[in-house]
Amino acid sequence: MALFLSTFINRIDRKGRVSVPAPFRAALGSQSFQGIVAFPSLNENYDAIEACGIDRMEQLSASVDRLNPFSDEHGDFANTIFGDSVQLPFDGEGRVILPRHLIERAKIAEHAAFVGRGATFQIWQPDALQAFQTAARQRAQAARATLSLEPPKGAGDG
Amino acid sequence: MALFLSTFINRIDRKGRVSVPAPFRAALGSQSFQGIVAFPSLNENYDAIEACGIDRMEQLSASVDRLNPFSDEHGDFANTIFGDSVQLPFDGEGRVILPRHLIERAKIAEHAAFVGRGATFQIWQPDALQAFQTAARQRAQAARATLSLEPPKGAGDG
DNA sequence: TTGACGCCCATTGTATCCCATGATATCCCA
DNA sequence: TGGGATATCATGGGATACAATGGGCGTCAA
Repeated sequence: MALFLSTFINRIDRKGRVSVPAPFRAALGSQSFQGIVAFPSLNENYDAIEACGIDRMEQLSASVDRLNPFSDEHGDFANTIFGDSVQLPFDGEGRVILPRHLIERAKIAEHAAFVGRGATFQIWQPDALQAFQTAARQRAQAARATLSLEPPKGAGDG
Repeated sequence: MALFLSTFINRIDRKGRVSVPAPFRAALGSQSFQGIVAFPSLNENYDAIEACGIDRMEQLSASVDRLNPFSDEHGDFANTIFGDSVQLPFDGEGRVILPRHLIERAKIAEHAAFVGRGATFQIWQPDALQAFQTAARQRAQAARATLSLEPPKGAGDG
């Protein structure tokens, strides 16, 4: 599974292209689809773009498929997750074109900030990201005492 | 298995032809039948057209077959799903002709919206789709906390 | 005969490919 | 360990291919 770490700020050129950070491309490895999948965040507190590789979407599809395919629950999730997502292929230089509706929703202009989140990553308007990170850090500090990390699994599984 | 992502709005010409989005055609790959299968949605809350590749119908057939072949349930599913579905072959440019009864049921006029739903996709009248997507997104957000999607399997599969 | 459908070709806008450049980071060797 | 050579990365722009769309025409069937 891919592991996305760190934050990168890249420029969007006038054709709408942005370089996906090289470490992120490396993390995606040689998946069936060479590119990323992007969709608006389900979190109502901010308007970032969520992104991951195609293999994650395939897992998600398999999971959703296990619900009754004709149920409302299935429908809502299928439409929201898959209908609002886009496949963005890499060009030869590892760039993608972010579609207009995602750009506008995230209020992105000249620069885009790529934030690693482990198995996925997000794309933000850089100032909005900084503000969010500051607030998130404060909340994390306040909650520090109450947090408990999951104990490590048996040493074998890697 | 095919993976249908994103939403595309295409025009219906006066011969009744619509382009199936190129990514969807790619997702269908080289199946035994070059085209799509369409049938009216079973959901009573809206009037979209459900669609998929022929292999999905074969899978569905196998699923339905596992029900008692002489039960009412089997009969109802078989009649509804398979009886009301149509095979729509691609023309040389990847277009299909949506039959009149499906068009009318979905209230489609000039434009048709193709929404990916993972293993399947739907065809909507664009405004109706937008309204539904907004509502579905709100329901999905509300259910987000309570929903337990299958967590991704370990690193082994990929 | 007439309408519908399949097959073919033309057009247009967009995005993809390909090459070039500068800056930074990495490597190699003394 | 320091400094120059080299590779990698982000970025920019022109040429090209492809997707969506529109229309013509022949064939088949009612």
